[in-house]
Amino acid sequence: MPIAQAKRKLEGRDPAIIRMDHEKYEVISARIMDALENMVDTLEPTGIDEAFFDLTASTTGDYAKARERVASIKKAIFDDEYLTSSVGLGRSKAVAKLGSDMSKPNGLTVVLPEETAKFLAPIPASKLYGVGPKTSASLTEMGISTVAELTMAEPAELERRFGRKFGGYLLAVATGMDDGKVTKGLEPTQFSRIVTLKQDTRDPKEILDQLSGGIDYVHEKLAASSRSFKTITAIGVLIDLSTRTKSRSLETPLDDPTTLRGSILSLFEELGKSTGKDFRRVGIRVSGLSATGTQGSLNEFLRLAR
DNA sequence: ACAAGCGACGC
DNA sequence: CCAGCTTCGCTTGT
Repeated sequence: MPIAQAKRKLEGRDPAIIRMDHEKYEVISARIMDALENMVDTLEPTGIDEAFFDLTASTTGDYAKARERVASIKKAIFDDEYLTSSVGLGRSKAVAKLGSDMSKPNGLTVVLPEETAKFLAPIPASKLYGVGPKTSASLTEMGISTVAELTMAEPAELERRFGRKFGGYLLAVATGMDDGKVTKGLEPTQFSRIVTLKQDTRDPKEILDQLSGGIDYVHEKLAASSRSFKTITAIGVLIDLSTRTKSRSLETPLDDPTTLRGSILSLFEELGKSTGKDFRRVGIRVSGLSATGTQGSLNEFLRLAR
């Protein structure tokens, strides 16, 4: 069972990533995302102007068909919104991503499955999806700079340095065998706002004052999406840019701004004490979001039931 | 299973 | 390029 499924994944999927060359304009982006949803099998937005999508089923894994489909998608976006897009088509998310990077602006790069190894070999490992500055530095220490070199690394050493999961991912992604599926986009799970203080401080009153607009913003986001939060977090960024947080979970989700202000004030009192240093930037985050409507009627029900 | 805290990555 | 925002994973503790 795992084998059959893995094989299907390995041979069958053509995720592609699309990137619009003109950013901004959330509204336009949302409109395009909506349109895209009807043109692909699965759409996974990964940012305001990017999304992975899968065409495996509707093209029966045929890359020629997939290329035509992508071309028509690019044309639709251009016709509707006068925006160009850059797309990579390949056998894994990471390959598709690299292809789209390479194709911009307004391009389409197709990496056939049998070309994958040759395509990946000379690329710097630092360009791989999921490999950032920290991982790059570690790889450099190991004498690894290209993807080809990464494929030849000792699996045991990768696992030792990066852990079983991420080490395994690195090896997989280097061979184009990363098998992360394209999944449907999810609802947001948190909202946050961070501001830079006029002067470094740990004084809760001063922080609340300067963060006030941020609290309003978060509350507006909650209201706009009819959501309540279960957890509220005070975020403090120190001068060295390290982050300290203090969070509190409620028994019942709330969305009321007064609670928000009161909680954030006491959280910053605690955070300032435990940290013992001034903050350069401060923020608020709400998470554990749930639909306010549903929760409200549940509360109503419980109240009436009594 | 959930809560809390931290860090890395990507956009 | 940076700042700000989001998501995810790891770790520890209950």
